[in-house]
Amino acid sequence: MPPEHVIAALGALAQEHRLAVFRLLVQTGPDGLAAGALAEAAGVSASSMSFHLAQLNQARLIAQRREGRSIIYSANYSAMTALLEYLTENCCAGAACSVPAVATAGC
Amino acid sequence: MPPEHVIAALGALAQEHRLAVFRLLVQTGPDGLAAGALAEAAGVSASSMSFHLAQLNQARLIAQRREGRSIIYSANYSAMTALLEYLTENCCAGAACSVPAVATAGC
DNA sequence: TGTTTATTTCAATATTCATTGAAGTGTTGG
DNA sequence: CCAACACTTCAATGAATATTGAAATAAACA
Repeated sequence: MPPEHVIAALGALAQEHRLAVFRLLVQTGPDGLAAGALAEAAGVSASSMSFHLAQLNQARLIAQRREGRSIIYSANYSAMTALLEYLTENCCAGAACSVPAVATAGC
Repeated sequence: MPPEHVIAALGALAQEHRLAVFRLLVQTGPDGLAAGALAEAAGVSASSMSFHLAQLNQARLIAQRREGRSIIYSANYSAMTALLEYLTENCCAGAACSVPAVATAGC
């Protein structure tokens, strides 16, 4: 994962509503949730949520698909895994952090 | 680690120069590096680096100490560990990610 | 076909972020 | 004490972010 992708992903997650939405999508699984449901869950307007989903999508942290008149968003697990790998390998080489155990665990 | 701390840490790392500086501090170890050395390494002005170091410091990702007329910055490994723990536990619960292995590894 | 529903896009606005250069705060050595 | 050195703080500026409400798309249903 090149640094500019890492920065985009970190920036996408560094916002209250986007972090909440991403967490929700991760625990929801591959089925995902519609934009409207996410807006309601986060307590923001549809328009505002659309902006945040576009940010997450641009960072490749989520995927979207149309289903009827809804647009369903789901977490991109491999992007998150790649992000965590980068952080453990490049930003966590200290004594307090056992990098190999994490790197080999696949996350 | 409460969500607002997570957001602060993610935001602090979501910038080219700050990510580079943090990586450098992590691989440098507890001895740390002076603000001037970091500014030169990143290729930014002292003033600009001071701003970025303040951001990282506010997010508790780095610590500072005065040594003579220099101010030495070093990585805060436990904060980074806590951040990675939060992300693996809350944002990486998918099939592609073996959370328990990571969580128990201490990172 | 026309209307409702779901969502995005757009324009305007306010806020936050990053950089620059100048001025200020400590610290050391002459 | 005073000059230099290492940094930070401040003010000004431009760029990126976030929110709002209105208008545009797109699909479904009567």
